[in-house]
Amino acid sequence: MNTRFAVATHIMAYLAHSAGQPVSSDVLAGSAGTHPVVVRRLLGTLRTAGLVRSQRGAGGGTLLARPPAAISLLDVYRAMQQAEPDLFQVGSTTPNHKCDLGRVMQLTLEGLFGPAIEAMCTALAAVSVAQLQQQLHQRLADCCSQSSA
Amino acid sequence: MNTRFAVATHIMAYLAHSAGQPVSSDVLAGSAGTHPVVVRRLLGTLRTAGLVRSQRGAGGGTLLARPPAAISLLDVYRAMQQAEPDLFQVGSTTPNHKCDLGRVMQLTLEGLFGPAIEAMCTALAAVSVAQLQQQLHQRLADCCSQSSA
DNA sequence: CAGGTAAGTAACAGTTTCGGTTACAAATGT
DNA sequence: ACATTTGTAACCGAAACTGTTACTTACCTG
Repeated sequence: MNTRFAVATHIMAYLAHSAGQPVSSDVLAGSAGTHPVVVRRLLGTLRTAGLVRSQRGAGGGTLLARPPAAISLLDVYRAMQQAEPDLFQVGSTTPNHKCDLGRVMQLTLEGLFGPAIEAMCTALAAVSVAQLQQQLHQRLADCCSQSSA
Repeated sequence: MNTRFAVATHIMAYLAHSAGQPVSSDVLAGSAGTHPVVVRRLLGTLRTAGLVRSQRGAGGGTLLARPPAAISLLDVYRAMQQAEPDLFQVGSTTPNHKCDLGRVMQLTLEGLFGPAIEAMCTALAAVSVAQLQQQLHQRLADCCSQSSA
């Protein structure tokens, strides 16, 4: 879940920016600095999650399936996760004891991380794609004056 | 940071359990279900962080450098991290634009994750190795009656 | 002093994961 | 038809991690 979430968020912000206009994977890849196929892979995941819609053929591309204010970063995060259920694996140690430390360790650590993960999810749920796009726009205006995206 | 933190925590709990008695890497590896050298690697990291002390030679082994109540899981977590500063990398996208979305995206995402990460650290800091060991002991008693560790 | 024990560490193999790339089929507008 | 763009499979190379072997160093004991 390292770069995928970042790139997916990048894509979502871009789609929110060009509201209604379908964007090609080439353009998105150019903006995110990766390969179009990688973008299409991520778009496939986002599409499965119901966050975007795509149109094939000439003049096609991808656009948001819902208004950006109705999509939270948690939605994006979850979409990226469900493709590969890493969430926040504490790590399986596979200890060989029948009932020794190891078996219980897993449960205990999960119990420990649970609240922390929930806090993170809450923070992500509080931000919509629209808000993110607005934040980015504002930061862009701050940092340099000639903006293009 | 997948299995290392789990195994390191396992080790710390074991060391807390056998208070004062040095434990060999063979025993620790047997309990954690891994190879002694792996354990020694982790112990090296923990030792660098000042959490454990080791004694070479016959009758040697490793023991906690501080009372288990004075070691938090955050200490362990940090020790494992500093060996490889992953903490919670949001992912570097390396977008090729001079001042486009990408540059600002990094900062914005970090700003978003910051509070969530802090919440996680707070949760980890609130639990000491002594508490963990006690929790494990209790769970062991619950789950099965014949305990050995 | 000799020998055994155990840590410290380097080096290497096997696996897995991930990102990038190529290639090709399917769909869609002009 | 034809160009464009998605959808998807397949493969490569790099990176990371775990496990393992091997060897050196240190320390205790008889």
